[in-house]
Amino acid sequence: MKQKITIKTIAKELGVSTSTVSKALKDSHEISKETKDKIQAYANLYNYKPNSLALQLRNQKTKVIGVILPKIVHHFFSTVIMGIEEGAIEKGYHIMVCFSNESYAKEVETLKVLSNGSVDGLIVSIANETLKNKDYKHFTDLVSEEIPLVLFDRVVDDILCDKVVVDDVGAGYKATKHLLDNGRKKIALITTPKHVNVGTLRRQGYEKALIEEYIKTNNNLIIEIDENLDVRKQIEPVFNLDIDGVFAVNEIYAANAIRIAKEKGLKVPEDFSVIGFTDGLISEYSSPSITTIAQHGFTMGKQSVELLIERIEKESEVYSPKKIVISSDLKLRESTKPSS
Amino acid sequence: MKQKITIKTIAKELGVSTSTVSKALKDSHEISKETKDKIQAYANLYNYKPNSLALQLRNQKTKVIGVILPKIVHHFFSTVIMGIEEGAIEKGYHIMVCFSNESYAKEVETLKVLSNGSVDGLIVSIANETLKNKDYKHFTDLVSEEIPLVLFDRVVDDILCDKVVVDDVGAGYKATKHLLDNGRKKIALITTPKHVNVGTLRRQGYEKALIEEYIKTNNNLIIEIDENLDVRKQIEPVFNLDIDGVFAVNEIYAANAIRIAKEKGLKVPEDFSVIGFTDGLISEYSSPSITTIAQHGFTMGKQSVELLIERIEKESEVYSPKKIVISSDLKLRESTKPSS
DNA sequence: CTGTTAGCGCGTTCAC
DNA sequence: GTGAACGCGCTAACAG
Repeated sequence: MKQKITIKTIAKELGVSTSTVSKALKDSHEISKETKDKIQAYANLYNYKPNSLALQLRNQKTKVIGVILPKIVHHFFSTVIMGIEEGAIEKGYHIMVCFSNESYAKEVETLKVLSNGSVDGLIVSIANETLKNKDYKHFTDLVSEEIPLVLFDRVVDDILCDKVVVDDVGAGYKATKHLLDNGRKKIALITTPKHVNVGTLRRQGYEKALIEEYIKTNNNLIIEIDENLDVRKQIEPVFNLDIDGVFAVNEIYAANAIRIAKEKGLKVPEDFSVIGFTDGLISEYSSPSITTIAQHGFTMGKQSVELLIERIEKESEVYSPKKIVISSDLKLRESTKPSS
Repeated sequence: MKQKITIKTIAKELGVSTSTVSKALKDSHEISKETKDKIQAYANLYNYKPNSLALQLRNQKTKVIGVILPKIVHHFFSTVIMGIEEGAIEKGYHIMVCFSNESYAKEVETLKVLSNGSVDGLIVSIANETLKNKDYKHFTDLVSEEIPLVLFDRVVDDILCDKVVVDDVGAGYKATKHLLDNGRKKIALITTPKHVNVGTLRRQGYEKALIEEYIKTNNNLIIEIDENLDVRKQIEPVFNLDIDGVFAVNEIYAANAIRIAKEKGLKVPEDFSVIGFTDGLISEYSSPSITTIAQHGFTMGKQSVELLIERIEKESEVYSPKKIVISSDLKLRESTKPSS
């Protein structure tokens, strides 16, 4: 890389001191108009840009927010990133994005590296494997170092920090209720393994809605998908049971369910209803398009940064972790009939 | 944030000098075993982590790569990010992700901020608006500052730097040829405005394939989508013309085409063929699923970082811009019949 | 008005 | 074997 121009070179070139240059560039009133003009002209000419590293070191802040996501191919996480980025830029921050790829080891490593001072704070959604291990030491360490941390979507109570989540129980309830309103009684649930708490919460909502209708939960109708195996093959068997609807906790599962239903000759939504979660492009372009619970990823992302930045900038105050709950909405499409 | 422990505090605490500590932590042979042990033990105990900012300032390198994308909701860009991140991590780098949101002004701004020394190099896919303006000064400035830059996918010749692209002409040809092999003769092209060069290149491939079959290009069959307007409404009219197939330059356009075709009562793929571009989830889950040209976003991302890092680390060598062309593959699905 | 000094945290000479 | 001094680029406090 070409030698960058610094305050020092300007100072030497113009025969003044570095601090004069520094002040002149900030239009300080301490400096005479003519020297200011001279210095500013020179700086412009040679396209001087202050070295942000030096500033960061000096100010002890980077204006960078670290973001660690499990993966990005879920449309949901893409929208969250957009939200985070937008909120960050608005407040003069930038984001550094990393992926844990659902791996515990990589999460630990990434957390360690980013907390070396390269970021002012972190926004994280916890990796599956970590959730499974229940080992949160890397997070609690962070908290005790008092590095601002916001957890979103996949959060756990063991970590004392700010959180942004959707009302998963309520959302699961809403989804199931909608199917019940469609006249469905035998509703399968396609969800994640138990250690992924969002799945568990949505399941609670599902059960709650059933109970209200005096329907007993049938565990055979609940499929916990292992993402390491073929998703479709795991869903298929439930279609051999007597079911008339499916609630899937994400859009991939929902899309698979629709495919299978159609192959089995079931007419959606006339004979069979499907509802998904996360309002992504798959739901929109599947046919029939899929009714879903919209998770508002963009909003979650934006709220997360705003919370984080507030924490970063007002570190003086007493720390009492906040939890923001984002409400979810039913996005009605073709895979279910409107509630009667 | 809690006061971080530094080399200095360790030195003071243990009654040695900072340089002794520095050397001890690097296991230098200049230091006696016992002082090393003492210092290392202390450092571990208090969880000492070298301040990366200070290191960056000292080494004049950040080990961070800036990435600027037009947007992320396209599955293609998500996969590119994954590829970039994986390649970066492997080489000990991190990525800083920003979005231009297709806006010229934001691209300029972001480029300026990131080139302040916060990154060692940049990977960019140019914003639509910039492509339209044809104003690349912010990029050429970067080049003349000798900041390593890799452009991918949406690139222009005016900028002298490394590039990674797919063989768009070849891909357009391949796609069109496949439809012709399906027995289609009246193929509509749904593409981007002319200023988006990838669209133009794919169009060239389309025309080339037609010419080979002695079919004259009919401009009425070529739709240039303005993304600011409703996509579907712009596609619909072409279905009133006499067509038997569609080549769409991305999967959203393809999914829309399929929907419209089905609504018009056309049977896909029996009566009508559709081929898309970018192998994303929509193509996979649409019904019928969509045959596409797979763009290999992950590979593009990974090759881009690798190229960039090579450039960053061997800056001594003479600079002769490289251009890597990634070949694309036909991904056969239900929306077309196998080539006969 | 302008310059000197010191320090952010670290590593690297070069003395001792 | 250990430490003092310097520099990375910048700014704030203090002198002049």
